[in-house]
Amino acid sequence: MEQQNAGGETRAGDVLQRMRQDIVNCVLKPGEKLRFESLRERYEVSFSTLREALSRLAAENLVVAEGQRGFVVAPVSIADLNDLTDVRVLVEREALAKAIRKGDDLWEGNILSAFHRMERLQQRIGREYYLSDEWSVVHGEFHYSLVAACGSPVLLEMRAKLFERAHRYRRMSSQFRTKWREKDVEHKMIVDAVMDRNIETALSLIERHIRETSENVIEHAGHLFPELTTETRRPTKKPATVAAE
Amino acid sequence: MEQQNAGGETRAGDVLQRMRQDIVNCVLKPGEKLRFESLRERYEVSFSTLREALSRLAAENLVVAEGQRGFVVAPVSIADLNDLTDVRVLVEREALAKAIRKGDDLWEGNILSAFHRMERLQQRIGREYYLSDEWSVVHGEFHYSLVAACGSPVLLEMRAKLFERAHRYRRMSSQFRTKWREKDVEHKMIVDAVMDRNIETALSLIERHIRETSENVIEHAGHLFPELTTETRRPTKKPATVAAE
DNA sequence: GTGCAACATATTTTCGAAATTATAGCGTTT
DNA sequence: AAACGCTATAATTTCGAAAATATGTTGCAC
Repeated sequence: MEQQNAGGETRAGDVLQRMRQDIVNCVLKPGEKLRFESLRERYEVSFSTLREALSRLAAENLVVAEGQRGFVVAPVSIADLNDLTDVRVLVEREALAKAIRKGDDLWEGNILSAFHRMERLQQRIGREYYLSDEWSVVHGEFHYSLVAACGSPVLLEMRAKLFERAHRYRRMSSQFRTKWREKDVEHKMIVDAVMDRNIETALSLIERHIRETSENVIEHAGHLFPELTTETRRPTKKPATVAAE
Repeated sequence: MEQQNAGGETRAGDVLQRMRQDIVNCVLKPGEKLRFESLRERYEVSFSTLREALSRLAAENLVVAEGQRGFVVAPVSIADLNDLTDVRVLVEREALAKAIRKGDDLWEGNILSAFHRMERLQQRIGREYYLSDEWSVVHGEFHYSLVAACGSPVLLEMRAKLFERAHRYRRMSSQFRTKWREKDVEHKMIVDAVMDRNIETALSLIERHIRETSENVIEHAGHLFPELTTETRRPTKKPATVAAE
């Protein structure tokens, strides 16, 4: 074999990451059928390796596995976004509260560092900074830095998965949105509240931040969602007589 | 191929389920190395299929994938159990509150049905009913029925995964425990509070139920946990100089 | 024309061999 | 002895062909 994976990662893990990026960035579009032949070409791996990556993505709810009929990029819907938003509020609030209680000096420093990098990036790229991949990274790191000290690995991991799923929605709307400066001042306010260790204020701010972002997505990209479209999926053999389980 | 999977499931999905059961029931013990050759023999599938199942279990935190050194059953620890318990309280409370607000008659009926089956099973098996596999199923269905009407698929799915992880701990201690009648009256009290739509009481009861179960696990099985044992894992090449990510 | 069976094609899923990587054993040197 | 390099062995990871399944098409009866 000529080229092998660079880091200590496994090849399937590599593909997993690349595919995750492609999904949350909507290169692979919601609802799109994922045919093995084209994926094999795109990522240059074999069937089994692809299958492994797809399985893990299915466990993360970024793709759905349909019986023996292959895989599909997880569809989007307003209902799903609203649900996701509510759960995210629950989890982020809890994580942030714990972090403020337990965070130390290093935690504070990392927040300021991430915030600084976020501001610098805006200045450097200007105007449409939020369309760049670099922005996604540094913005994600900022929000992570806020809750990093919460001391709960289980909570942090759930949060990370929810954040990724929500990022896909943000990305869908980013090309249509205009009023981004507001988000910037919100970020600043959150940092201030956190530094003051003002839990009540910080939680309210982060909740509003999440909910308003979600509302913005619906406002600007809601028209892309296949909400009321008549059932497009082929009916399954058995009419889904699933009991309460 | 002679025998194929029974239902509409895929073969890898089959193995996934069987393996999940074996892990939460501690047939595959915490920390145990999962060698492909023996697994292949046990589950009668090929390497790639196994790999797919293992990958999904890794995404569920029931096994951990170690670079290119294979898979290991996720280890247990008191810290992990406590963490898990806290997050479970957060999630179950939220789900139960929503269910009580939104639940309809069918939901109430399903709760009574599940509770009834749970009681009958005790009467039928008697004494050490809680050691049977059937108990695990009906007990799980009861707790699910309480929150089934919460209306949030995202929350329900998170809850399901946390429940499974916690079940592994319960199972570890079940052989040592004695005072089970207390749990039975707790279940009854929860049902009553839920039927009265008394949110405050129901949330307090479910929280206490979860926390006390967790404490019982630590009391009776804590001695099995490799908490203070000196690092048994072989040191990785790089001394893990991971930054804040 | 509609429904339906039988065949042909396309796609997914599984398998075990082959390549890659880690681990253990052994001799040599300091 | 401990540390290092080397080889041999054992394990995992990847691959693409082959089996199983789903999908599409044609022909025939009604």
